[in-house]
This record gives sequence, C-alpha cells and structure tokens, in this order.
Amino acid sequence: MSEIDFIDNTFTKYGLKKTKFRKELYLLFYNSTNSLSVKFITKEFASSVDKASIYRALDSFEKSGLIHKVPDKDNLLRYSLCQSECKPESHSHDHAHLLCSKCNETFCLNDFEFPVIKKHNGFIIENYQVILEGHCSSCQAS
Amino acid sequence: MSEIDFIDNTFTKYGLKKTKFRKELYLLFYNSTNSLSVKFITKEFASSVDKASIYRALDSFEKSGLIHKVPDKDNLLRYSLCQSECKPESHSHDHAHLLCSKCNETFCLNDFEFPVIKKHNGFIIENYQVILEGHCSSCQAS
DNA sequence: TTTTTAACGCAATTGAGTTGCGTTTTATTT
DNA sequence: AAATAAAACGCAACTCAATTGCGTTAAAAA
Repeated sequence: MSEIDFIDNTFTKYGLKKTKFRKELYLLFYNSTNSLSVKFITKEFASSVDKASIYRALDSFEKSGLIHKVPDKDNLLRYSLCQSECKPESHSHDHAHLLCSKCNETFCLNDFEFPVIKKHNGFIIENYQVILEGHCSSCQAS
Repeated sequence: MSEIDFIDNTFTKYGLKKTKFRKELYLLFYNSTNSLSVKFITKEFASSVDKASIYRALDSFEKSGLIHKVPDKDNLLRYSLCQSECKPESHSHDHAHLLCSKCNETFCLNDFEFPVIKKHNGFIIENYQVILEGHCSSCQAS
C-alpha cells in the first residue's frame, strides 16, 4: 500500500476530510524521522494556513490516533507519528523519548528497553513516560 | 535544629531576605508531603500576595536549591521541596515522579529504582526523567 | 444537484508566566 | 542610631502559546 493510499484509507476510516492542507500535514509527519513542533509546522506552511487550522488539525489527528504528543523542551505542543499499533481508543506509547538539549529536538526511542512495574508503594501505575535528556548524534559533532 | 532555625539558616546562606511571605511559602513546602502547584499556592495566599511575587519567590527558591520543578499534568509550573543532597550548583533529582490522573497531584518516588544508561544508539544521555501515570493511594478508594 | 457537515480563515479571547518601574522592607555599613 | 545598599514587593502592562466564536468555503453524502 502506497503512503498516499494509506493516508486516504486512514482519513476515510476516521471521517477526516481529505483537504489539501491536512493531507500535506500528515505527509509531513509521515516523511519525518522525528517529532514536529507547532513552530516548525507553522513555518512549513508559511502564511498559507491559519494557526487555528493547524491546532485543530493536530487535535483531530491525535484524537484519531494518527499522532501523539511528545515532550518538548519548552513545554510547547509537539507531536510524533504513531506506530501501527495505535488506535484512537488506546494509544500505546510506552517508548522512551530523548530530548536533545542542544537542538531542542525530541526523538522517539522505540528500541529503548526499561522495566515496567505495575504497582509501587500503593500506587497503581498505568503508563510510563521516560524522558532522557542529552545530546543527539548530530549535535555531538558540533 | 527546628524547622524555623533551618529556614533561617538556609535563607541566610543564600542571601534570601526573610520576608513574612517567603518564610510562609517555604514552610508550606516544608509541611507538605507532595508537590505544590502555582494555583494552589496562589489560593493559599489568597489576594494577600501578588502573583509576580509568587513566581519570583519560586524562581529564587529553585535557583538556591530549595525546591525543584516537577512534572504537572497540565504542563503548568509545579514544585517540590528538594532533598538534603541538593545544592544550587547541582540539583540531583534522579527520582521518578508519579502523576495521579484522578487528583492531578504529583508525587516524588524516592525509593523507585530504575536502570541508568549513559549511551544509547549514538545518543549521550545526561539526565533521566521517569514519569509514571496512574492512581495514588487516596484516589483508589474513591 | 442539493444538502449536510467538516474544515476553513479571521479576529477576538484566554490564561500562564514575565517584565518594567517606582516603592517598601530587610540587611549592611558607617 | 542613622545612612546606605540591595533584595523583595505591588501594580500594571505585556508576551505568547493555545483556544474559541462565527460566518464562509469546500468536501462528502443523499
């Protein structure tokens, strides 16, 4: 299945209208290796799309299980493409995230293993969020 | 050493002036078992203290190593009292935090152990942040 | 083709957090 | 004790990310 077909199917599945902007936005995530900040997206669409439309698109993508929020160095909204196992009812993002303190990018670490405990000291733990702060490969050279 | 003396010494040590408000604010942290949100603090001092003073006090407390930021469910500012080993030059908060999704409180888990890795897939990892989402003891009953 | 509805642009609004500035209060110095 | 210095204060204005209302446009369904 081509990425275009995949997007088409997904949009149909969740009742999302196939507008030029939303298809381009989703493609942007699809072709990106890491997460996208609102600032980056805004810049990408220059002044062709209103920010309200951007926020609303991101929100509906998230609700449909296409993308998920990832931590951001400055506590701003930032999203990554979901893995295939994500559904609107149950996002599963028990992977770690790395924040590069130099370039401020966030990376999903799908191969980073950590022990998962379900109970601790009277707490019931339902979800893990592991954030690693450090330097990404690109930023070590410079 | 009484808590009053302790506060007095700490304030002197870091050149913080002993104003009525700041001593009360620090006591609030001292007597609290978990973290404090700005909203809670604001409510606590009602309209007796300006919000700018609250933010400035929290900021200088943090810089002095008295308190540290903790994650918050709504990405708002929230602080916890530092452990004794904290210094203004080097905060050490490599403990996990639990966010209760019911009461929105944040708890420091000082006894929660997790493996610390320094390198992964070309990343150099300098700092860990482990956030557990779940339910605290109080919220399980209800 | 008509109707419905999601998505849109634009403008106004919200709300957390910050900043400037003149004043008050605490600490230091003489 | 009085004078000086420095931190903390209140108030108001401001910033900026994110949200909302509303009338319009465009996509999907009838």
